[in-house]
Amino acid sequence: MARGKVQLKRIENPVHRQVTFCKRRAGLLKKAKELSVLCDAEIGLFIFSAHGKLYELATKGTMQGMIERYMKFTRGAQPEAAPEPLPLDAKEESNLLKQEIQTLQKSIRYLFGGGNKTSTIDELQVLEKNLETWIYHIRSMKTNIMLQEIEALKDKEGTLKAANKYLHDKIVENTAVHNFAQFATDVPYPLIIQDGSFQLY
Amino acid sequence: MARGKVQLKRIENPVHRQVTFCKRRAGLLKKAKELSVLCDAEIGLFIFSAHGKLYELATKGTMQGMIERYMKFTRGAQPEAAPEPLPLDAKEESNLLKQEIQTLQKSIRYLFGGGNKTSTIDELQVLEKNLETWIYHIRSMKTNIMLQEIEALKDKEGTLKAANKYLHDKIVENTAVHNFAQFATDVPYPLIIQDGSFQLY
DNA sequence: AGCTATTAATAAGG
DNA sequence: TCCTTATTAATAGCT
Repeated sequence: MARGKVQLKRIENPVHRQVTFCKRRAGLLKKAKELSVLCDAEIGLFIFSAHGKLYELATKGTMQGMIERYMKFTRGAQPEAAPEPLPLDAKEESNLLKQEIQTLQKSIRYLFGGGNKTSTIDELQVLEKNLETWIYHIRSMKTNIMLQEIEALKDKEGTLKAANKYLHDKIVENTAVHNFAQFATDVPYPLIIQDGSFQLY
Repeated sequence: MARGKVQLKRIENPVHRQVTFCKRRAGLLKKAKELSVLCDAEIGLFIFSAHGKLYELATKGTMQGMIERYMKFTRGAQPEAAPEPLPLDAKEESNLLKQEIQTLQKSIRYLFGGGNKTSTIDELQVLEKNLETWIYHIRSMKTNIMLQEIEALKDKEGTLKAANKYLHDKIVENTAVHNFAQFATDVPYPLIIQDGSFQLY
């Protein structure tokens, strides 16, 4: 908007970019305030500069409060069609966790809203118990996944062992013909893998 | 910016206000996008209209993600000189928990939305760690509250002991005069409470 | 929702 | 970073 049109792409000159950032940031914040006042809207705006500095504006209360309102709003309207790809086990667990989260949020909201000392301690007791339940679920989920991976690895191991045996036999066979016994027996690592078991912890 | 200057105050005419809201909202979102592109900034912007409708823009990832970044940032720079006894402590803890819940929800959303086995196990690891952190917070919160209650009870104990001693003396005094020694000595419970100490666990 | 006359924002330069 | 100025961009008031 002045002395030359501007392209809608990143300004490469760092000085130029910084100057423009200052100016436009001020402009944006001003516009946001104006919109809020003129039209009776509530606006939350935060800007992270390329170097990580934060600039913010909340036209009503604190940014915290505005974010809470935003969260509440978006939380209310989340039907979300569930995609199938995930194994059912994990999906089931996820649903359980979602449900538990709702419980936690409810508790938190209660805590936040107030409540006397007695009920606060009760709430904490419930929270603690719920968290322990979640950890239990997560751990069993983790264990299941690990067990599955172990099974898969064992399968792989079997396949590799068979392949190795085949290769080994092949070498012995060739050795018999070409007299290269040294090659097959002097390698420092056994070509046939010994049976082993996985230890989880 | 056109056919007449505008006053920086709420537009009273509802139609006019609504039209201006539409126009300026579009302008603000455009400006935000431009700033983000031109100057390599990351912007989160949400607008609640007077009637509660939400308009938003996140120039990188989701608004959820941007809010999390904002939270992390503001969490880092919070000196907060308020060692108030209970209310603030609980509030602070609640905020922390809320934040953590957002992290959890994000993880859950991820889990729910899909992801291969490997990243799922990583997510679970993070969840487990977070849950343990929460339990830690909750336990320390609980302990603090219990300690406070114990202090309060000890105070109360002192007061009661003093009162009891006063009453006991009074009775002994009356007994000397009216010869009611039996009344004062035959009650099955000691009127003067012995010193005791509270054991937490 | 379009159309302009105007005002506001701002790019370039000091 | 702040000022000035030439230009462009946004938009108020209408239709």
